[in-house]
Amino acid sequence: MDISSYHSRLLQQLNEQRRQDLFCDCNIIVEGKIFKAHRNVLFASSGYFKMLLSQSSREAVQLTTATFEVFAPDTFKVILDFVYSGKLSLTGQNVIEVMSAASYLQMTDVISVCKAFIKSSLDISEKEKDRFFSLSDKEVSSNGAERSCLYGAGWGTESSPSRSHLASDVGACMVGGSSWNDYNYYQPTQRNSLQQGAKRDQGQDCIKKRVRHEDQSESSDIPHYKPRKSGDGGGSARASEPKKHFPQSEEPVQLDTDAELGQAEYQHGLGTEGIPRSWAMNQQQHESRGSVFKCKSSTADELYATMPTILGVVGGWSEDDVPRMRFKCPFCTHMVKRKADLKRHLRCHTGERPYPCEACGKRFTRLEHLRSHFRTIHQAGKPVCRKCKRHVTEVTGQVVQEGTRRYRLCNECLAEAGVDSIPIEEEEDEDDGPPLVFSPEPEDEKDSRWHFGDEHRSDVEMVEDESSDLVIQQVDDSEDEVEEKEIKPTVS
DNA sequence: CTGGGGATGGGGCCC
DNA sequence: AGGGCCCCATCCCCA
Repeated sequence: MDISSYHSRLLQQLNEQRRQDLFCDCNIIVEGKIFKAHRNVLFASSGYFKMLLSQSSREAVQLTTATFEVFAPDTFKVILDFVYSGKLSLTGQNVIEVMSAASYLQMTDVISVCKAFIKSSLDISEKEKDRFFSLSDKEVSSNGAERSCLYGAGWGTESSPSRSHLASDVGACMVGGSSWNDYNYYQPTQRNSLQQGAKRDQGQDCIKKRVRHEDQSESSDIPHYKPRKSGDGGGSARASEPKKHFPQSEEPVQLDTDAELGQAEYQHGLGTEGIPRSWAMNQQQHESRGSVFKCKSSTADELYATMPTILGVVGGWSEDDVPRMRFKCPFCTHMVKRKADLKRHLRCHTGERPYPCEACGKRFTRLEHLRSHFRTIHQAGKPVCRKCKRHVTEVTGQVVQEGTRRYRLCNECLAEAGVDSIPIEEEEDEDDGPPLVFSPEPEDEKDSRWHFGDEHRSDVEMVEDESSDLVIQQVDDSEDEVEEKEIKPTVS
């Protein structure tokens, strides 16, 4: 026997319990304001809380507290009211922030409603646009259903979207949605193994960290939000995270929702939900379905350029009543204060490494890392003996070259190594040694060439050890300074 | 096996 | 907004 009003009455009861603080076992502190709720309800409503509480539930039955600084209390109140009533109080003023918060909390239902709200607000212009672009849409879309998911989701029960409605929405958007799910699903290691020709690329810390996270269950799972010394401002980003950490959203999370599509959305919802379909479709154009990590075909610049403004989320209010904007990464939970930092951060998701070291082939995400690498590896930039760690100068030590690697050894260590007997003779250096000077540029841009030192011929004296590829060089330290200048990129 | 140190990558933030 | 610096976490190699 099915009593249709049972569910709503049950929810009413729970809401009443919440209002009366009955059986509330979870405190949510939003910028100092405390909201009481039931873990069960939060768990069932939000992918975020699901992950959060999955971890804490093993620990104890005591009160759970989560703290947020990334959205305002009023915003959370709207969401919490929705959780307990199915009714979302949206206004033109709060819809953006509610949607951002919902994205953070991985609440697909709320996001869907927000999208519809925004859509309805723009309905007139949308209709105009639809009419205008109808022809090209047909050309782009593989089928009509896909197109309808972009603009055509109906909202019969706008104030109380049901799960079935959500499912239909998601289902209609399956193409775009699955694209994003795939996008986020593949483990970064996969995409990197595909992108990088190198057998083992050391430069995937971001990826390695995430893989590592899967094996870690403690609260320090998120190294990105590392503690900073007080006063440097670094703590603010950490404050934006709840005090109870949870696995990064990129990791597959076991959920038990009954709707597979809904599950997919929840699993990776944090990265997908704040993204308008149009953006998702934009990404899809770069991607083909398959086992290749989709992100690899897009650069951080492209992603950044197409990034919707919704990614700017309010992180509370400053003392001057000015909203503090933060920018949430669409692929993980990371939030940054500056868009430029987000752009930089995106590279760790795209796997893009635009700065190759042409001496050894290693690639870097940042020019500064390439420079650092070049200085330490290929320029013997550190004036310390590699063996005894003592400070060396051009007088007290020499630069030793081993393949493409250069390092310094003091005269004593050189003698110990038995290479002091090697006659040091002047050599022309046009036919030997790795390049010392280069102008690294992102690939696919204009001339990216290392200069093999015609005009920058170094006053290096090289002696090859015939027993190995060891080469001893007497390097004038001032040369490094010259190289420092040359190392400056010509990247526009 | 383990600890130390180098190399690397990522975030915050200043210029 | 980009470049660059600083700091820190992590990984890896080696003694």
